[in-house]
Amino acid sequence: MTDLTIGQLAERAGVAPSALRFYESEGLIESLRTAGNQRRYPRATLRRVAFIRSAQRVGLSLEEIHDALRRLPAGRTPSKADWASLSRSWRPRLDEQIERLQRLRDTLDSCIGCGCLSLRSCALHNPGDVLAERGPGAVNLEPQPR
Amino acid sequence: MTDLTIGQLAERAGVAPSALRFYESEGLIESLRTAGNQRRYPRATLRRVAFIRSAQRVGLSLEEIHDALRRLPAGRTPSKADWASLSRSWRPRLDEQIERLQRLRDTLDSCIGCGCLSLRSCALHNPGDVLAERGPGAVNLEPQPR
DNA sequence: ATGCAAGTTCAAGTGAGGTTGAGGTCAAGC
DNA sequence: GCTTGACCTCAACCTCACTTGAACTTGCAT
Repeated sequence: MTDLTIGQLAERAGVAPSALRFYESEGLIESLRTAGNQRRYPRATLRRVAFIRSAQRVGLSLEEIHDALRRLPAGRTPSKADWASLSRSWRPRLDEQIERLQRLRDTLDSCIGCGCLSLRSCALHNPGDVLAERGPGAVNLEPQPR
Repeated sequence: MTDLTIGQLAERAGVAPSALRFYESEGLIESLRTAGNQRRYPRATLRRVAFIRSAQRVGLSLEEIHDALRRLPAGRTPSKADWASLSRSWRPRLDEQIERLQRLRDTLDSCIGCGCLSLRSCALHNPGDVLAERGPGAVNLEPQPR
């Protein structure tokens, strides 16, 4: 009775029940079953789902999230060591994403002063004049690994 | 001759030509046409596309990006004032996204010490014990406006 | 014991963000 | 002037992340 039904988990996690079934089908979460085949979730799943949603909303794919979550134990409640492992492995990825955002914000900010996003060169944005707009070569704010 | 063909823009921006056509169909970018109906892009478009890609990769939708870009002039090269306007209007959104990421990262970090993502309460994560896991109420890291 | 909201599976549908292919045109080099 | 690669449109298709609907079952409340 400490366990949650799919409806309860859905409401408290702020996602639709169908999404939870989908996450389960994708191996992101697991459920216990009652005698009558209904899903029951230990409370730890609430954290897990919150984690999934947070990660999603900052641009990480379910696949990436799935890979990270594989570091948490399937059956038992995660231990300190489990979370430490997850945190360690994700830190660079999260830092990278934060840096991208800051770069985007700061580029925008610094360009207010010089209009460099529309001009040919900008000392702030393009210190070495390597990407002068007339020459060949890239103007990417960053490489595009898509 | 200062203008780029779709292939050139695609290469320098690191996106497929089909993506550029798609962006145009969605009103994110514009093109001039040659007598023979081929697209030609002023250099400023390179910046615009770089901007679109950067924003996308940190979890912003094309619709959000589209709304932001409406602040930039369609025809002429954006002025300082144009970028300032865009930057001003986007700053809160970008800051919000940065904060989400930091919250995710820091939650992970701080939970290494106490295992709070699996335990019943955690002073760091849940200062007021408002969301004690047994009670009713949400455990969301943040509200879910999806 | 019965009603009914909440649960089940499985297949199909949706919307975002593109890619692919067919069938045809354009333009730069030989 | 002809070839060849880059370009055009349009329709169909694709992946990701779900949602919806049909047909059926569970389980709490009276």
